[in-house]
Amino acid sequence: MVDIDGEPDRPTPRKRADARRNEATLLAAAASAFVTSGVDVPVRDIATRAGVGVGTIYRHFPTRADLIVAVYRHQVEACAEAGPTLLAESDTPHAALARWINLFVDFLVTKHGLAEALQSDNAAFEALHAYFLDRLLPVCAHLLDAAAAAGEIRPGVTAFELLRGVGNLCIGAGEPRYDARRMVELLVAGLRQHQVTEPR
Amino acid sequence: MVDIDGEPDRPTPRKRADARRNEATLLAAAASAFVTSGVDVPVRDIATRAGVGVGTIYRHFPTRADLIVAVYRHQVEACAEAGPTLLAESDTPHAALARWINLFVDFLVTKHGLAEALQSDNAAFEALHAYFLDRLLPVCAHLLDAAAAAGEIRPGVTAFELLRGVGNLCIGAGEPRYDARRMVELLVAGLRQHQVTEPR
DNA sequence: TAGGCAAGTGGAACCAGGTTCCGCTAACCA
DNA sequence: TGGTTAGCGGAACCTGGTTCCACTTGCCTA
Repeated sequence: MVDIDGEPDRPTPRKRADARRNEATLLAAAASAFVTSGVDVPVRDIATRAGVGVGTIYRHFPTRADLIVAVYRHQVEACAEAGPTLLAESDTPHAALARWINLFVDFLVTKHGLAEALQSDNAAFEALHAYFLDRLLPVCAHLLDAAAAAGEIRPGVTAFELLRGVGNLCIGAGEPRYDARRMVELLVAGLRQHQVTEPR
Repeated sequence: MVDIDGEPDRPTPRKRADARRNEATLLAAAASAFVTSGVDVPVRDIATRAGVGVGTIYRHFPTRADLIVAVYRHQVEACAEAGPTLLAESDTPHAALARWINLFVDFLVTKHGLAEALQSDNAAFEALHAYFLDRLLPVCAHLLDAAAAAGEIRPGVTAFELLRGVGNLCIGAGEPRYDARRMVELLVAGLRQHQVTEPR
């Protein structure tokens, strides 16, 4: 494996001090802007909040997706890491899957506009989509495989499909008449094999 | 019931001939543009196709939603009218509901970008959302009530929620790895009561 | 400690798409 | 046939994303 950026090592720590400071400021500004105005908040607003020019944002985060990923990386990682843990702790793989999906849903519904952005076909969000898939797809696939192996779920549903479906259902959470969690619950229930055909 | 626009009656047919012609041209141009470029196609493109100025579009269809509604009105009406028919023809209310939802899904997945527009929180699509709800919510509610009365589905799911959930799941149909129909199937399956608690 | 220089910055300028506005055109009526 | 005015076209404006480059400043070396 090749290191991407050189670790905190001898040969010059790379970025200038002010640049590092700005990056941190920007992350904080973006995070707070996302909370109040959603992930679609205009770039200029974030720049203003951070007290920098728009050029500075683009230098650090060439696309909006990069900024979103940077802001939410920790939480995505935590979700990814929870997968194996849940599988070990839960009574059945299907239960683990259901609990894991709950984590995912919690994450999405609390980030105003994130679910929308994730499914948007806008090219600006390409990298966001890719990152989520990269990180969460294997986890989801693992849980799904385990449940399938246990004969608990109907076959033929892919991890991609499930993630995407769940993501889709989270769009519009916030609307009072729409309970995204309940819809996801229905989806996960539908995933379950109705009658066990052959315990073998 | 009050007529919306005055039928083809005596007292002045209202609009000028060229205006009526333009409206028809615009509808045709928009329909074809929607097919090739999705419902998000730039207003200017539609105007060019129709050979009119953008002002003319706004005169006839003040918001994009008005245009979309006008283009798809027939199909939405057909879907709405199919509800009662299906209920009468199907073996069980749940079967009718499933078939009706299939119609709805067929409609959405064949209209590139429509599902996205429907769920968008963009104010421009307010009227679109409202129209769909207006027309389809009562139909869905009727089917849902019938299924609930037959004890076939789990209680507590509202028609609004179901419509919205199904609409959401249709976002991104077109993506080869995502089968919206299958996801909706799962959702509808999850809606089904697993074991009938009390036949009563 | 000063000087040089490239990394980094700010924000004006540009682009795209939606929306408004108004002078002109041409249907329709008397 | 001429007057009135609905309706038209499209330039202009607005918002928000993106690029670019002259200027600033941190850092390194002499």
